[in-house]
Amino acid sequence: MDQRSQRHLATKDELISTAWKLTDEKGLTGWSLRELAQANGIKAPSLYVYFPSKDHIYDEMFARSYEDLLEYLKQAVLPDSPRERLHTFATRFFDWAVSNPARLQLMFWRVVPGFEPSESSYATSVQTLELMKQTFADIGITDPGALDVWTALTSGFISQQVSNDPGGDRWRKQLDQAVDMFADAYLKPARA
Amino acid sequence: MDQRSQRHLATKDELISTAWKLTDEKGLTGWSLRELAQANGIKAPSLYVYFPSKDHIYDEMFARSYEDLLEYLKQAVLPDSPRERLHTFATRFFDWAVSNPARLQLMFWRVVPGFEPSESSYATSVQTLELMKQTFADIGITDPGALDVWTALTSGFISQQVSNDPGGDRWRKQLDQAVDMFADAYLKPARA
DNA sequence: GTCTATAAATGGATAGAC
DNA sequence: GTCTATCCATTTATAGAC
Repeated sequence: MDQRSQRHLATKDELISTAWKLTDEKGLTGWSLRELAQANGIKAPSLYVYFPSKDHIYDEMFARSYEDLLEYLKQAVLPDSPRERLHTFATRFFDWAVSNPARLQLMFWRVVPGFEPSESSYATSVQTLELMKQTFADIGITDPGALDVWTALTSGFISQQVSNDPGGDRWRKQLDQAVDMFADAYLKPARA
Repeated sequence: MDQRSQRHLATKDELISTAWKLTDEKGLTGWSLRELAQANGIKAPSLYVYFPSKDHIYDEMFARSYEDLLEYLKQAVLPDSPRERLHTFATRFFDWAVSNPARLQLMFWRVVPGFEPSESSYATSVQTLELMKQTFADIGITDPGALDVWTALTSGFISQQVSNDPGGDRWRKQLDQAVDMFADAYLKPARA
């Protein structure tokens, strides 16, 4: 890759990073292209060198979020015990998620009017769910219902934490106990 | 109350009702005052006879949502058995919530940029949580942590249902089992 | 209470010079 | 790649006639 392309991608990265900063401060739909440009020291029309529309910026944020999560989950060192694996998995997902609440709105809710992820971005999101499924299969949980209970439980904890105790640990403190509750109910063979 | 005031309130009701219809179709921030007015056969400026600003419309929607939930929960016929009470409470909340997904965004998430509920609206929301607390105290659950796990669990089920299987029953089907899981863990004295 | 007209601001996006 | 200038649509909200 030549220098020009590299600089181009670097600027793109900076723009996305700035977009996240603005999103943190003012919400996912609370910033304009003018603001995004200004925060990067350029003017709004210059953005169109990097993104063909605002929705394409959202799409890039969407795709990178799932890539980031996928990478983060893959890096987890999973213990041997199924129960401990659940704890590790839950904690890791929780910590990652609450570190950027607006990201959740983009990834899991339909909060931006009119925005639909592109096909390739959607594929990335599916890949992440596949990893979760596999992780569960590895510890003997293949019932799809159990997986649904798991996603509801973990995402519920996350959304309660970010919306009712932002920056705190009120739900974080209950997480281990909740994971044990789940393990007791769905990890039938292996009671500690 | 004279006829004029009655008509005034009736129109207000219609406007709020239309606002919910538009919200269902286009999202909480996806409609404009022009559209709201047009859908009611009037012009945008006439709205200001009923609401001093758009945020006041959101505030009214917010307050009425909590009033509605409070009323709905109060009407529940609660069985004697603590475990059955949990089932009733969860099911009722779930069914109420999924019937209007956007309402959840307004009530439980901070999705509308700049909108903050007024003091009186906020008070209504607190009242609802108090009822929940009391309901739990009645069946012997006074540990605040247990209540937090409960809200995370139920709200998690709801948000998964509306965002990943809208109109379906994928999480609804798992709800009873999840409530039993919770009961097993937190209703210690009363095992069925 | 409802309207027309319009203010005042902001939005995303484009044209074309440099 | 970045700019100025601008388009064009849209927004919330107000003024003032009826």
